[in-house]
Amino acid sequence: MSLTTNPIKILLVDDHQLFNDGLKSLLSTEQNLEIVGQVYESRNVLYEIQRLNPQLIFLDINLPEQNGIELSKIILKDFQNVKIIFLTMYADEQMLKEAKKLEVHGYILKNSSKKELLLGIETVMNGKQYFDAKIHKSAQDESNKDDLSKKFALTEREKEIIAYVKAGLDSYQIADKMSLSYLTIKTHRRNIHFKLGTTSTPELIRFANENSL
Amino acid sequence: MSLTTNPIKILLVDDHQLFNDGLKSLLSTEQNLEIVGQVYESRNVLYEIQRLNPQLIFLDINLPEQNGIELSKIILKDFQNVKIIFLTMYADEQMLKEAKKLEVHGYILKNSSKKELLLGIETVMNGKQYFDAKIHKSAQDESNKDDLSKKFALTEREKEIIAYVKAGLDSYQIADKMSLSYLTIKTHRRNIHFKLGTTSTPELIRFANENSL
DNA sequence: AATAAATTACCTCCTAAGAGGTATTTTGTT
DNA sequence: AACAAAATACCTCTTAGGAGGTAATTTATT
Repeated sequence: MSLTTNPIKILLVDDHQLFNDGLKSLLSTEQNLEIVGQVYESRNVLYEIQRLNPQLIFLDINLPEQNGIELSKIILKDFQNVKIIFLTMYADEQMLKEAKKLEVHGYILKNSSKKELLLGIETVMNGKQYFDAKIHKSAQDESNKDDLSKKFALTEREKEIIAYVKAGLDSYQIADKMSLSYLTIKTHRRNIHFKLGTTSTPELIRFANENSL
Repeated sequence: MSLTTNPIKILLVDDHQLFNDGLKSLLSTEQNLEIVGQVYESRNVLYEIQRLNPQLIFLDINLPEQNGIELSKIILKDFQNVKIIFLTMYADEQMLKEAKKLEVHGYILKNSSKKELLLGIETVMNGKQYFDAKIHKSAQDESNKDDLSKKFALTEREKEIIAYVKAGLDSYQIADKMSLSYLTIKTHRRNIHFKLGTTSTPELIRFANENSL
């Protein structure tokens, strides 16, 4: 059957040339796959999709300029018949959540085997979603992080605000960005301090950096 | 000549199986190289070196348990005839400095080409050190940082205070630590803001972090 | 010895942030 | 439908930080 069907046209997107080329080399022995192109810089992705018309894209998340998350939003919107599988080293919940929210077709970790990769391709090309089993495992590892998160029990909103605070914005600017009242931001900040046991913005920033919140 | 000499025996150490296998695949066409082994977990590295007796190790820095830096210390001590080339995504000065301090034989970025990799192998096997050209660029970025420091012309005292601010201390605490008047700290902070073009503590911290001040 | 640079220190004024309390609405879960 | 959790919003009060100006003392550097 695989002899009669056309090979699946795949585009590889990863800024690490050695990984990108190595992956191509690794997949080149597969008869039913064809690497139609390789992209090393995010700015070339959309153009190459249009030019090469791939059916499936392996997309790295951590790209220098425009990251994979941002890119996938555009691709999903503009090229609706193209499947996207994130191929990333990030095994953390945040990324996984993001990916699932985006309704991307797959999420595979770089510490996977070729076999798993092929399984992922097959699954996704059959119209299903594929999320790396190790991520579910690491979803348990997240219980570590969840321990932290649960301990401090930061809500989504609070995490968002912490990000803005780390970026150097004051409460007025944050309120503006989030289209909320300045007073609401103040309340959130107070709650954050309470949860984390911090008493000032510099302390909070330090804490957030040290615990990579 | 390469027909008469034995191929260089190489061990690949990287927890990302896809990268590791891809790299093997990529190098498998080279007649004068032989991938004698692949290690995915840092705890197996020393045993595999002993067992396989490689001449050259490609070592990832960012390994889960024991990282590449730690590992290389042991390897350099216990297997003095083995060459080590870091193969990493980190292009920052800190890592480079670390590597140079360790007197490791090479440092190549993952966003390199096969050609560069082969050049690195050749250079190192000829007894020289090889540091990725792209890192020298980032080494120039260091001079940017020096430029930055000069541009912003921060004095010793100012840098000290920035460190305390980053640590989350307020001006009173800093004054106490430095045995100075609170008012003096305020003056220094004002001067720092003036020099860096910042207007608030969070901004300052962000700036300092981004420019590793 | 003279000059520049760095460090120390104080004053006033204004505003953002922290501390404390309260309350409504929205969202999610059983 | 009922309840808990999260998000939104306001009030008052106090204090630390930022903006402006000024100046004495110490340390380099010529």
